[in-house]
Amino acid sequence: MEEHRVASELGQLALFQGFSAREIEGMLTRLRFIIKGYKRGGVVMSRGDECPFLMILLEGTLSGEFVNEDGKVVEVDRIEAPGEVAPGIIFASDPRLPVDLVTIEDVRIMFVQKDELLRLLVSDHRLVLNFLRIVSDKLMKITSRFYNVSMKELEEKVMAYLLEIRERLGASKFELPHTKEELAKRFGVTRPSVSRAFSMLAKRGMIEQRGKIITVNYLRLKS
Amino acid sequence: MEEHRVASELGQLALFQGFSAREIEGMLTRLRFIIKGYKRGGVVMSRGDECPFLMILLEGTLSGEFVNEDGKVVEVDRIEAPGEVAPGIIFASDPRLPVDLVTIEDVRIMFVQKDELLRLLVSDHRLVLNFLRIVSDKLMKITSRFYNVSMKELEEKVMAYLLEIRERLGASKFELPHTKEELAKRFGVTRPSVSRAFSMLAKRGMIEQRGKIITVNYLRLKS
DNA sequence: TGAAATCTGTAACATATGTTACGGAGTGAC
DNA sequence: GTCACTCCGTAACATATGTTACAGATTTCA
Repeated sequence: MEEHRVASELGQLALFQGFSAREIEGMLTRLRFIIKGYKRGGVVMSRGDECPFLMILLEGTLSGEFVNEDGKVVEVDRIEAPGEVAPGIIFASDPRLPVDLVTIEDVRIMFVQKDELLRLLVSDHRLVLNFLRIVSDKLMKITSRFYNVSMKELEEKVMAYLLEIRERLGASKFELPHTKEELAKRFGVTRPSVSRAFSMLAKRGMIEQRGKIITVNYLRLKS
Repeated sequence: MEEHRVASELGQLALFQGFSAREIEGMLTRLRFIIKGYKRGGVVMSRGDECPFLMILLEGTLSGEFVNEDGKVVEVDRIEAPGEVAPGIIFASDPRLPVDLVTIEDVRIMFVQKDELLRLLVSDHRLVLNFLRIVSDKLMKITSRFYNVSMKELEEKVMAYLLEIRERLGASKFELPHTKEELAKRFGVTRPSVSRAFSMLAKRGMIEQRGKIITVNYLRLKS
């Protein structure tokens, strides 16, 4: 049963937080949706596209990116399955995608039309509040990205990034989980600039580089 | 009657779109809130402050700003009365203000605690949907600001700004509604850089400056 | 009107990042 | 092994913006 498999993938979804597997399966049975797959390295939708539906990422990783005519790229958001994609668009007054949606890995995406979603949401107050929280959290996350991209110097961004990894792994020595090219995208700068930033940090003794292996010496950022 | 006066100020509020003045007044009678005033040029709340309430701007103008230790400033959002302030925070998982809230003019702000707001929202489905739309629109607006701040060169920002004014006023010759200092904030650059950008645009014939009077010659931006 | 406060244009210089180019290192396919 | 491909470090130079400073213009208000 397709619903059954999808239901098990959706247990972790923020939208269904507080619901039992049985409840989720029941809701999915009554919900109309379609599922599409996309290969890695492609564009699912582009900035400006109408988006009168909710997308739920079932599998894989998506990136929401700004791209301009000069080829400059800034990664605004990264979504890993399972997760709601662009939840803030469907109920906006002008529901157009504000970013390009790019596949980082092969993905499967579930599409739910707005009226279907609405029918689902009003059927249970908890769903509306969950959805409200999802949109709110997305707003907070984007605002935080905005701060990091626009208020920090490149070396600060790199350092903050490295400290976050150290925090998550609980180790000061680790392998870089992204290539420098990916980092350039994330920070909205060019690849040589990222290299330079790493070199400068190393020269000042705040980190050590040996290939992809990084050792973080610095203790804490001022902010 | 205080409710009466407040109700008339709130008729234009997006939260109450679709409601009659009588309905709004009825809801306010049952709603607990307080109202505070702040003088122009001060800080209402700072980035990081807990914010377990909704603020409704009754009068005046607020600016939501990023400010860092070096004194760099970027205006993220500007709210004019009547309007909801920071609607995306109250239902977020970590409800802290992501910006400094600065008064541009004297303001009056209405504070509604989260549980009160919740009580109000669940009393009428239209209110929840309105609120969902408000948060979604805010997300779209902030994302758009993000794009403008991070993806455009300064001269493009200035030109886009001037074209928007021309569009709104329907006239190619107009008085600048902001000082260059305000524009510097909005664009996240320094004041001399804004001056320079205007000079460059003038030198290239795209605009003419005579004091605060600007004439826009350029027809359209590439994007 | 005059004085104070604010805003503005500009210049000289400093700095951060972009651009381009190149050779080398790693990695997987065959 | 070697070929193709991707990733990386680095250098020389270009460009955009920041910094500081100052004098002139404009606005506000007494």
